Amino acid sequence: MSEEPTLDEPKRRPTIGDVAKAAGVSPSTASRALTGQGYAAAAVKAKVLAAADQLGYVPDEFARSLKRRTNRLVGVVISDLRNQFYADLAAGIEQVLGAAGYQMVLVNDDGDTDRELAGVRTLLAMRVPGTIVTPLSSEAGALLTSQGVRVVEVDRQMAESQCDAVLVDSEHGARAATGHLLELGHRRIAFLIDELEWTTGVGRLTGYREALRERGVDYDPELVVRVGFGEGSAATAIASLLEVRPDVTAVFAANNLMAEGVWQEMQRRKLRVPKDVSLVAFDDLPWMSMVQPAVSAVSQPVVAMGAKAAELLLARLSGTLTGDPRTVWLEPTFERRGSTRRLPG
Amino acid sequence: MSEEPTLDEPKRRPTIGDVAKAAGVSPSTASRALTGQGYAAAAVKAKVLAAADQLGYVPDEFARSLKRRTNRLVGVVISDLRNQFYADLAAGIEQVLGAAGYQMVLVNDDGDTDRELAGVRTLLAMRVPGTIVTPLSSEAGALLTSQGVRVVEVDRQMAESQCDAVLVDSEHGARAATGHLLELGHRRIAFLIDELEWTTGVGRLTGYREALRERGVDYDPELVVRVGFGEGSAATAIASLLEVRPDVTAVFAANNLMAEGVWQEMQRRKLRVPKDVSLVAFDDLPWMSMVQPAVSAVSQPVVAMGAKAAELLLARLSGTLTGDPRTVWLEPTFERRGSTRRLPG
DNA sequence: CTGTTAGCGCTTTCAT
DNA sequence: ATGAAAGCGCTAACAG
Repeated sequence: MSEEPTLDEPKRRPTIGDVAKAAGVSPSTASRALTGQGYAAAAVKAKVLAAADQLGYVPDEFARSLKRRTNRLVGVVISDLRNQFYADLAAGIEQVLGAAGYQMVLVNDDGDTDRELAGVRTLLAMRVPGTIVTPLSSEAGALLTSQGVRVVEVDRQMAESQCDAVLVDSEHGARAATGHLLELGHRRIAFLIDELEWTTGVGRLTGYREALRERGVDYDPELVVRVGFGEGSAATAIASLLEVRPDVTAVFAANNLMAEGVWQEMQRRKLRVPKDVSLVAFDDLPWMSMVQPAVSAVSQPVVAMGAKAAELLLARLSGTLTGDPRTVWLEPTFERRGSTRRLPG
Repeated sequence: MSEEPTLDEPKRRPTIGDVAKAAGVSPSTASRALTGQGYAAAAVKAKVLAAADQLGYVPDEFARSLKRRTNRLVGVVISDLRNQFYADLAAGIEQVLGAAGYQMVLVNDDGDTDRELAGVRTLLAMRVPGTIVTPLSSEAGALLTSQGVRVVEVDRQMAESQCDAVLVDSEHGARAATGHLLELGHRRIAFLIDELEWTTGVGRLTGYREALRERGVDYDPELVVRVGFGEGSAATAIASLLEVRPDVTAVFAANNLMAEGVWQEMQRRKLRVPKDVSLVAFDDLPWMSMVQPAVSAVSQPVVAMGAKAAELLLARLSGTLTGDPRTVWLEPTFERRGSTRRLPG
């Protein structure tokens, strides 16, 4: 019979006791040598390290966390990794966390509050000292803070939550985009929005309305279309709106998913952008500058937002930052591209 | 003084002992009631559950894992969340894992073997029973298996690794794409590849060469361009190649990143696709069907690949699947779109 | 059906 | 500078 380990046999991993024995010292000395905490003679330390290396010893983080009553895990709750927005956010977070020796634990909530709560429960069970969340409900954050877990909200903020947050100035971005359309002479601008429960939705709508008000253009509620979350919802929504309101000359899609839907629908209907209808998006994605014409969009510093959130959290965890909750605002920039044109006449 | 918890005070979380006390039973009984393992009178169970709920008790996974000597964590090692390919992969994995009550622990290696090893060490420390990796080196996988951790490789396979794998038939996909170009009359087809160390790179190149051979077209090594990993590398590479070899009529970019680079460079040089040069990509992304003309591409079932890998791993962990390593092959499909045209004459 | 006991692997006083 | 002992929170034997 071969000595090759088969795929099916389990394996007892070396403990600090094994290392200690191999080095001829006590477990406590081995611990001190390994962690660098406390005294350990240089010679002993070397011997322990060698033994550990030889045995392929990797300390059990669970046992360590149990003893130390803390760990270097950070929970991250997002909605959908397949949406590049969230993926970029996670990437930004991971980058900062990793550099600080923290490990990210990603939880997907799929936009579902039940799953969000379940995810939070998982993180609680893992005793993460801190979390970064794109909140769906206020319960999740409340539960976390009630258990003493640090929370930083990113992208959007739940009204009740008394925690740090890193946000993009949606209102400003939406006002810039809408203002741009208005300056080009557009007056009937459709606004597609998928939610009005979060600060993002509200902020974007507010920015839209403010731009109208600034230019003395009447707000027409019929032009504000509430879009569902499913794939194709935006396409359907814009299709029906154009049916009823063929006088619409421009569309403002309040996120990248809806922008994609609208863009697809335009292609399908052989509507020319920007000749037949102008288009602007909130949240810039690579494809928007690759299509013809490129889509004008409000660009958010997504990776930076994630990074900033991680920094804030780390500062809280280390005690560098104390006191009242901080809200960090990041400014989006409006990228004018080819999808908008001046209305003739 | 207010009783509101401030942001800065720590918090002692309730233990199973607290729950037991509140319910007037012993910790072991509380444990049995909570986990459902072992006997517990209905009335007692209810009382314990109520107490736990009331205290907001969440079992400590670390303590539990320490005792049970196993846990429901799965480590996932990928290169770059910002690349939609990896994000989709992670999403597919997460979906299956989550449904089975497992938690994914994501580790980013940024394409760096040192970081890969560090990540593996982290996973080892977390005592994950299984991992899913897009391998960079064979050491990482070897270390994992040597410690008795189950490994499933996705996307690519390290030669030495004796572990399960879920792969896409690169060779077949590349042959289809190249064959398509050949049938359109192209003879001088540039092939852009970023690595030849992995099965993906080798497979794609092999497919390219096989297609040439099948049609009796000579293989011209000069047309195979080794591209760096950095942003813009592909653009530079194709630019220099076209300088030397203006006779190239088609380009095959072996992944989505390089396809994007080439596409950008075409725009910059005002080269018409497919009039001046035809383009095909390996790994289909949404933007490829949105640009004009849409890019013909070999489409990989990325999410399914992640899901399948997770299923395989779960089967191993549960003991449903035993015995020799399995390799699951997934078939890519070639999507013909507008970026290729028949060569006149 | 329930409580007592022991111990998972580690770190940390506290003596020495 | 080192070791012995205790204990983090939990569960699994084992008695009862």
